[in-house]
Amino acid sequence: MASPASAPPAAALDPADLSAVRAALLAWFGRTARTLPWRGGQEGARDPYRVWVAEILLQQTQVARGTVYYDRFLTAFPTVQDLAAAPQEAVLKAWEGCGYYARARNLHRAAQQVAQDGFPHSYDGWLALPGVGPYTAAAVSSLALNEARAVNDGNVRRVLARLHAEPQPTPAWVQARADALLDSARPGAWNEAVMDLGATVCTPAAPRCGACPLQPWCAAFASGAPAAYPAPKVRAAVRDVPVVAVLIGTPQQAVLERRVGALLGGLMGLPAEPLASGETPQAALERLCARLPAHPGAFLGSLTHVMTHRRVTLHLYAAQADLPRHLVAQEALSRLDQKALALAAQPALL
DNA sequence: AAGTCGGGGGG
DNA sequence: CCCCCAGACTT
Repeated sequence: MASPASAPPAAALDPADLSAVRAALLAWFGRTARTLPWRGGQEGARDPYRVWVAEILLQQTQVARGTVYYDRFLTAFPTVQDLAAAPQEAVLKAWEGCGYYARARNLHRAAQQVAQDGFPHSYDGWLALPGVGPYTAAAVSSLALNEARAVNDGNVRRVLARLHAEPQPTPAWVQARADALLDSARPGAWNEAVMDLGATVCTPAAPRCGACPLQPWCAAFASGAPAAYPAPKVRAAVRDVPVVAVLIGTPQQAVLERRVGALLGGLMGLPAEPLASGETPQAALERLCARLPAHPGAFLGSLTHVMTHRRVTLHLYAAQADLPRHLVAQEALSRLDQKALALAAQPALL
């Protein structure tokens, strides 16, 4: 007798399985594909600018949040020429609040390159642009150029780790499996299908295996504990970082400094200094005011802000100085500085 | 290979 | 509280 309807899943995917998996996932995608603002145009021939901006914006950013910033960014810069011609402050203002601001700085630089030389016409050409890595180059070249490149992102990693019940999928392992499974006739649709599956069905916690088109081939489902794959990553501990900052002026019109370096680089913010080891906030305030220079004033309040790898405790003071003020609403600020300004704007209860 | 870089969603 | 998210770059 042939295998029963509830046939046990194969331990590994043979060529026949690969073909069946492709057909099952693409059929599912044909029924359930999400409607997203960068998914206009013909399959495999999408607008490269719109796809590119979306892929940068969606790096380490969930789609539901990314769409908000996407609409704002595309309204500000409808074409790559508009983006290339803009000053960096305008680009960061359009990116304000979205995080990982190096993405915006690199996208801006790359746009100036593309405005000169035209859009790349291959995976390798895209990969050469600042801010474009293997994932983004594969996504844009498959979606806009119909090039057979398999994306490797968090969704793909999780879907493939479960399909093969691999608890420790290395990047190379994931890429090899993704390359083997890619439907090279429809690379754009295939890549979007895997990512849609990972985002809506094969979710990190509580996957909806009952709705999954790949369930018959999924070794993690067969194991009875699909959410155990892949094993959680070890993460760096969160450090506590105490900081003092000063408000000179008003929350609407204040002295601001441009941040330099990797952390919030290019954004504006209240003048601030980290506390040295064992230093009191008052001592750090004196150092900060000596640097500006300014006269220290009253304590306004404290707040905390978490940034993945650090937990910032900011102590805010008033200060007085004859220094140029900025219209705060016109500048690009981090969430941390927005919180500090909101604290200063509150009446002095609490 | 390991660190660093924001901010928010969802269990 | 925890983990994760349409990753890329630096060291």
